[in-house]
Amino acid sequence: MAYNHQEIEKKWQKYWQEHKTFKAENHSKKPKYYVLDMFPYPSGAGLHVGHPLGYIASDIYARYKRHQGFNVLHPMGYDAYGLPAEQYAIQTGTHPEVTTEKNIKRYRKQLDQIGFSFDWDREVRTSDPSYYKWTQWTFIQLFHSWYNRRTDKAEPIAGLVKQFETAGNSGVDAVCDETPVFTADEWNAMTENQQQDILMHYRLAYLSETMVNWCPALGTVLANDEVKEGLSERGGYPVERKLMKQWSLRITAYAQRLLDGLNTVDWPDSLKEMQRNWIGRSEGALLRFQLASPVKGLENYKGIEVFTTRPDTLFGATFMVLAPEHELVEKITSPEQKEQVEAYVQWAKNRSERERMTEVKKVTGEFTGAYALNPLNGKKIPIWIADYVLAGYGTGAIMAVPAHDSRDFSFARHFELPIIQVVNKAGEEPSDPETWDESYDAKEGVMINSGFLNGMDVKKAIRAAIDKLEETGIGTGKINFRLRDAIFSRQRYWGEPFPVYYKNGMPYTLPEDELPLKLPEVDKYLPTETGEPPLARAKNWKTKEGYPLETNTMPGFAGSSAYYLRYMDPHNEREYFSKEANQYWRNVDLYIGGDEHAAGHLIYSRFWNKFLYDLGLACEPEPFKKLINQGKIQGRSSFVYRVNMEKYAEHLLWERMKKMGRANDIIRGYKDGRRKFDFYNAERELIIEIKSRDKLEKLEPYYEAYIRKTNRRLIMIPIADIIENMDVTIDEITQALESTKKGVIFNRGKIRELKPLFVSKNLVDRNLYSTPLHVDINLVDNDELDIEAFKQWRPEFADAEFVLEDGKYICGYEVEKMSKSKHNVQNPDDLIEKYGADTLRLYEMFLGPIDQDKPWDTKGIEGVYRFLRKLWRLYFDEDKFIVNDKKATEPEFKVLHKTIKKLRDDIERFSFNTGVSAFMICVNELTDLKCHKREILEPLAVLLEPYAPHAAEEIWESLGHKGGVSKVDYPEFDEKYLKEDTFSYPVSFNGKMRFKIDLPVDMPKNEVEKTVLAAEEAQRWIEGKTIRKVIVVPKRIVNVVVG
RNA sequence: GCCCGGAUGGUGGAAUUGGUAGACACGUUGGACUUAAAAUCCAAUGGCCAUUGCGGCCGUGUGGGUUCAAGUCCCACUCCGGGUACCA
Repeated sequence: MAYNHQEIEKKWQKYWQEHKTFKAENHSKKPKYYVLDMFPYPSGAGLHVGHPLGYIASDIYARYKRHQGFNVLHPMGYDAYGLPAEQYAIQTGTHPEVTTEKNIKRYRKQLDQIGFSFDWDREVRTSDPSYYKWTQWTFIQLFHSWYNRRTDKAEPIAGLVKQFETAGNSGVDAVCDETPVFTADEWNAMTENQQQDILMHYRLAYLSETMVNWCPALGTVLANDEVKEGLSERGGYPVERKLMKQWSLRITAYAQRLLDGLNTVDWPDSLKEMQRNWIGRSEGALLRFQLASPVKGLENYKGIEVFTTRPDTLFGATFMVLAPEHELVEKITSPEQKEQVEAYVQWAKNRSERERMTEVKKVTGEFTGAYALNPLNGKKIPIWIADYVLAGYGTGAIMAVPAHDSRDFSFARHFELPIIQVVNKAGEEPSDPETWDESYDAKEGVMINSGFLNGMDVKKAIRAAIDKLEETGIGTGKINFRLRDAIFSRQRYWGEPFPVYYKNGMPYTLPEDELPLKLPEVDKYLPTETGEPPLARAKNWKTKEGYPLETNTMPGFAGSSAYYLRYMDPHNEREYFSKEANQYWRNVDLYIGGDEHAAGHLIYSRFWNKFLYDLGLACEPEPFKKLINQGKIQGRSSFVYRVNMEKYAEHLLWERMKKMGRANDIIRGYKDGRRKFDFYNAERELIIEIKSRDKLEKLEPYYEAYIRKTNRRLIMIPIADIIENMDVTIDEITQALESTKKGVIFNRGKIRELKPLFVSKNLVDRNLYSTPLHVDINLVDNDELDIEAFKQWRPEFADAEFVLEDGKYICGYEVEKMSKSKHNVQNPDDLIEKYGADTLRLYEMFLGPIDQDKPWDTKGIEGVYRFLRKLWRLYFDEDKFIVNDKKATEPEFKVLHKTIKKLRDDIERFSFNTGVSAFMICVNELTDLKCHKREILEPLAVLLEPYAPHAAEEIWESLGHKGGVSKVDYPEFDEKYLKEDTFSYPVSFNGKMRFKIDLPVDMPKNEVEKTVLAAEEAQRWIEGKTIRKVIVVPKRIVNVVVG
């Protein structure tokens, strides 16, 4: 029986589906294990070989865990909302749901073909109303919650209202927007709208006027993580800052817990580091600078608030800088400076984010004419505005310490502001900052010029400065975060509608029993004429009572933030998920996905989970215990080299002339003023010009004129003549050189049209006259081009010609991103048909470590396919099953148990590539031993199942078992089969391995030393030298030091 | 600029705790089988030198160091990839 992968794989995929083999039970005495993949956005292009890489790894692990007796939850679903389907809807009018459904079908088919052990009964789709009901539900909970700093968790807003009613807000310590203090009486006297307005400052989901990333091309706002280098992540369109009323989530309330939680999870360090940077915690002080002279309208102003991480350098603060958007700018600007300041503010406002980013080095700013007082020494310092100070970070104002901050330094230099050194590098003399090339930013040194701080080191001085600030009431110690609240509105159609309506302009949430609020039909997927989001087009988009519903929709991360929880209990209609299900499954044990989600999905879902944790719904504070980033599979592009005919003709002619020995009297690339000619012979004053015939005919009159003027001679040669009739051309040129005929020589011979010409990669000087062109990788095998297929690929290449090397056309290659336009996309369907899913699974794992990026190269897949067939031949010959019940020998047991140990260790450390190698070694060795024994081959089938489940099932059935192999116990490793009596010691001299010697494993060190030194092979290394030292590491190595 | 990761044959990679560098594959070359092809099998395959045999020297991005012993540890640097970008 030959290995027929197509038949086998179909058979077992059907079996698994019919028997619901991989269904996970919510009630089980077995321990649980939750293996999750980041669910995909089903794009129209379908899967390419890069997508399943992580799925295969997680599937192997899930299957392995089942063999270990775990109840494994391994679900799959779809992140179904997304821009591509909506952009397609805008272009074609097709409802995004239709497109999405179609794409999901395709994905499902492709996924099924690979033989994943997903429990498809638990599939979720973010765009399914029964799913997004709970996304909306969570939003309602966020809306009705606030963050209590005292208890350090989210609490119901109703409790807050009660406090306001009885005691006002002075005793409340919340993460909230700036809110004036009010008493209970004042609260109770407020109108409902006023109260709602106040509450909005506290809600975890809140509506506010904020600076947002507005992307005009997409017609929507974007969250910070959706903007990369000033462009939208999807599509790469420009993004600008804009003040808009938007929903936000108060994720900043969780900043510290998000940071702390990172220490409790087993994630790649780089990913944790990325999140730490994104959260951006900095410790410092918040302090106030008083204005030097009173300003009208600011009589009660408490002073300009500033955040600094270096309160120790306060004595070195020689000026202040406000962000152009700072509210104070308008008020403090002196009449003399008004014009310049207003102009600067206007200029800064109109600058795009991108301009701002690319012009980082440019120093700009303007003096306001106002002064502040240094709170420690009372010195008067000028207040400037500049856009290097960001309105969105800290307080939007800084104290500038030019001596110790590089940005302040360059600003001070540019505007000639004073620089005072206050930190001195230990062991160095203080120097005049005027002589400095750069600031001294280091966080170490001794304080100078700093009053009471003098002599302290930086660390101590920071503490002392904060203490002083707190003592005098000037400021307080403060921790600041870079993390911003997440903007949660999108002006798009294809997303979850907000369960929100407006009464008197104030937002209220729908009652929970009216969920889900379904996405309405619209006539077009575009904004309205007045610029409102697409949902404003929906008819009757209002509540039963007639209140208008919110027209924004939620962003992509809304639906993906807690899908792992819904998988635990996906069909629950009464609640998000049952307490029992959550108590059992708890959180994800292994999560596999790409690291592009570091600052987006993986932060949002941690936040979302923590909120549900505060609510008492989720029982674990972190959603993903262990996380692995699978590397990207890059494309391997193939290139053909298309000849540039003119360059090629020049090249050919020149080569020929060199051969004829004319390289000395003919100049190539001759220049006469601004004119350029291909070749020139000075002695005979002959110019040689090569061009296409068309061009030559057009240029003829100009050349005539030029020749007449300069009294030179010129021969014009059509490209085709050179390429197709070199000898004749050479004769012509020779004649022309010898003759004295004046004027232009142009022989209008019979000329064929030139066909596209391609040169093979390794031909000499190829790069001088050809340009690389991406060619479809399916037309290339082992870098050799299938010329006939290539001719049919594109009509314009139908009669192309080729310059070969060794009778072949060899293509070049390069590793780059897999994309349609580069013709390097490898789709798994073709490979599965040819080699089977088991081969694909093995090969993807065999490529290299799971977490590394690696190029896709189909070449190696043959080797893995060969391995599977070789394995098959241990069980079957041409026509029958050949496994026998003979007793296995010791060497056979040794092979098996070595493999069990290796595979188990490799799988535990997620080293799947070496696992595949272990199988190959095992099969090679068993083949050499001609082993067809059940005692060996039965356990081997179980070992194989996680990697190549179809083949394993078929083998298992042939071995006479019923009911499938997927839950059979993993083979036990037994040390006794690996015991060796002797060890083959590598013996090195001065660290270089010279020979090996077999010695008993239990031989004592001194015996080993004696035996080795006495060995025959040792003599030539010892001879004439002194033995200085002998190192014996039992069962490892012997090293003899001679000299 | 700052932070993180990486660099090993022609290619993908292995070497898990400092202990035989190049496992396992691909590719290449030669051979067997075959009318032929496919499939399969065998042999060689880091570089250089010597090949009559033994063999020898060099070699994990570069330069230095620690050690009996370094791909692995330390210092300095080069190049490549990713993140971030005036975050006070």
